[in-house]
Parts: sequence; C-alpha cells; structure tokens
Amino acid sequence: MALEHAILVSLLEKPGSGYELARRFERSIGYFWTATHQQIYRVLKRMEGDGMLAVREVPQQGRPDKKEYSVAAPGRAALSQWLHEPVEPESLRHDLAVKIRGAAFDDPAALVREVERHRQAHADRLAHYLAGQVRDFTGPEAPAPLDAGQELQHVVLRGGIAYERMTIAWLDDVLATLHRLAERPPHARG
Amino acid sequence: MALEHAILVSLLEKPGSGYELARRFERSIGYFWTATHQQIYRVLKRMEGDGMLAVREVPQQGRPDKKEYSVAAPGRAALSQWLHEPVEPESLRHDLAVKIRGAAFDDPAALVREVERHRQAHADRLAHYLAGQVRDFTGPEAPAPLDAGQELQHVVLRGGIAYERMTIAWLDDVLATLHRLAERPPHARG
DNA sequence: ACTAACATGTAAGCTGTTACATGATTAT
DNA sequence: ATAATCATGTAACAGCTTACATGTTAGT
Repeated sequence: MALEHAILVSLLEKPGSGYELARRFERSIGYFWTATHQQIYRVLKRMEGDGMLAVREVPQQGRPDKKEYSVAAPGRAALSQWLHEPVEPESLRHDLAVKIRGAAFDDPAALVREVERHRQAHADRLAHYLAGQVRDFTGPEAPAPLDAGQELQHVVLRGGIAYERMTIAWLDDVLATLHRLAERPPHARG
Repeated sequence: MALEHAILVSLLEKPGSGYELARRFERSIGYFWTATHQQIYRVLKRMEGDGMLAVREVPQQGRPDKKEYSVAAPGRAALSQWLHEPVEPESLRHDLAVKIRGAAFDDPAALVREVERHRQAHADRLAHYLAGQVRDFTGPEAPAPLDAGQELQHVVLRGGIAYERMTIAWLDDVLATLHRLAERPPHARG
C-alpha cells in the first residue's frame, strides 16, 4: 500500500502534523494520491507504533498543540526498500467511462451536462497546476537551478498537467460524440 | 460504488456467467474498471438477492454448468437512476509518482529500470487497444455504420488510447529527467 | 502425467469512506 | 453571534485483495 510511502515521502520533504499532512493531500501530494484526515491519523498512529516515525509534541501559542511527525531511520529504510521493489502499473477506475457505455441503454443526451461538469473540474485543476508550475518551477520567484528533489517534483507535476490536458481533449471528443448521436434520426439509434 | 453499475452495463451488452464477466473485466470493461472473480461472484450474489439480476442455470456439454446472469427490470432502473446522478471526478492514485518523488531521498538512477518496465506495460496496452480499435470499429471487418452503443464503446476506447499515449510520453519525460539528474556532478545533487 | 482453460466459491485481513465527536482561536 | 481555520480523534460500515479450496475437460 502506497499511503504509508506517500506519507514517508511527504514527511521527508518536510516534517509536519496529521492536520498539515491532510492539507498536503489536498494539494501537491494529492495530485497523485488522495487521503482523508481519518485515514492519515490512523496510519500515522500505526507507523509510530512500528517505529517508522518519530513524534514531537509542539506547544503553540494561540493554537492547539500539535504532534509533529518526522521520519525515523526504519521509516527511511522501509521507503528505500519499497523504491527498489517493482509495483504494478496502475489500472484505471473511471466511473464516467462506465456511465458513457451505460448511456447506450438510456438517453445519451442526458449525459451531456454531467460530462460538461467533469470537463470544468478538469479545466480548474489544470489551471491550478499551471499556476503552481509557474510559482514553484518556471517563474521569476522559483529557485534556479532546481535541486534534484525539485526536478522530480516538477516532472510529477508535468505528468498531472499532461493528464488534465489529455482528459479535457477526450471529454471534448465525448461531447462531440454525444451530440452526433442526438442528431441521428431515431431509426438509426440502436 | 461503480462495480455494480459496471456489471449492469456489461450484462446489458451481453448476458453471461461470473466467469465470463471476470474475463471481460480483464479486457474491454477492464480498460476503465477492474475487478477480480472473487469480487464479481460476491456482488453477483448480492445483486441477485436484491432482484437486480435474473439467473438461468445453463447445462453445458464438455464443460461445467454455468449460471447465466441477465439484467432484470429493477437492475435497469437502478442503472438509469445512477446515470442521472452526478459522480465526483476521479482523483488519481499513482504509485509511480510517489516513487518518483521518493527517489529524491534515494538514488534516482535506481528508478530507471522500473520506469522502463512501466513504459513497456503501457506500450503493450496501447498496441492491444489499437488492435481492438481496428478489429471492432475502423477495420474492414467492423460494422458500418456503428450503432449508438458501438459509438459509445469506441469513444471510451479512444479515451484509453489517449491515456496510454499520454502516459508513454510522460514516462519518456521522466526517463529524460532521471538521466539528466544522473549526469549532474555530485555537488549539484541534493 | 501435466498444464491450461472452464467454473464457482469461502475466509481473513486490509483499506477506504462516512458519520460522529470535541474543543480552541480568529475574523466578520 | 457565527463561521472559518486549526487540531485530533473514534466507530461503523463498505469495498477490495490475497490466500485458500474444489472439481471438470481438452490438449500436449
């Protein structure tokens, strides 16, 4: 399971609390792995018990105390071992594709609004990624030259950008197909 | 959960046994939704109990008997209802991206072979999809004109093809990045 | 004899989601 | 007052994965 490993990577990049991790999973790490705070707290506790993480209670002024987690030696070793093991290439799980094929047994035109909604969500994500790319990697505020960690973060972000662009283009193809089907004379629908 | 709905779509396209469904989930349906036979048998039983599916025992010669499932009226209604409900745009779960960011804390060059392996897997899938496209939709053996169901299957397949092409191009970008980092003088790494 | 394909299941364990629960501080 | 943000958890349930389990027929 990669949630543990995603947490190890994130904490190596910067130690932090469960709450902070949950927010990172809504942003940068979340571009390729999602997790809710409930999951994160459960896994942090387990990993702490396994000796993978070290905890430090940090008293704060004007805010509740927090537990700052950082990666202990066994955690770093576990990550290193995982990096050297092969993982299976992902298989997709795409509800919308199921819906599109299902539309053959319902009204294809009824899907148009849903597909447009998805297109908008992907366009928003793309805009967000592009802004992040300029801010962190290509803009005047970005460090130059980038270190290895930043280069690797950038290539992952480029993957997210490519994914969103591809998805938007495909959803346009889907919309065009749905419109073509809606214009067919009834006897040709089948 | 979309497994039920994926099963409904598949059985509407063609009734079949749990075993046959499991094979379809390794092929066409599996392009965008995966499931193992254990999952499928369990869900089929539940759906049958809920009255969504009808079963027919089919004796076979030279083979074990099979249970052929088909969609009953309540199943069709449930699919239709789901088609009219919005679903959340998917979030990615990509182990390899976690590994790439993790490589900053290990040896980036050690990831090259893993990335190449993934690239090969995606190239194989792309070849498989392209062959299917010619066989079912664009080749001389394919029906012309396509009916609505076939048009929708084709646009989903085009999505799979676009996904594999995008992924292969991104993995080439990843490989180029890893090679660039490996060529850096040691003082410029970290 | 052995392997592959056909065919269907159970059990245990892990992962993930949703709902519930609490409490402080800061800004409007 | 009210809402938002910070901060951490529990409980119940649903879904998925892995291992185990059985038996037939067809091909080499």
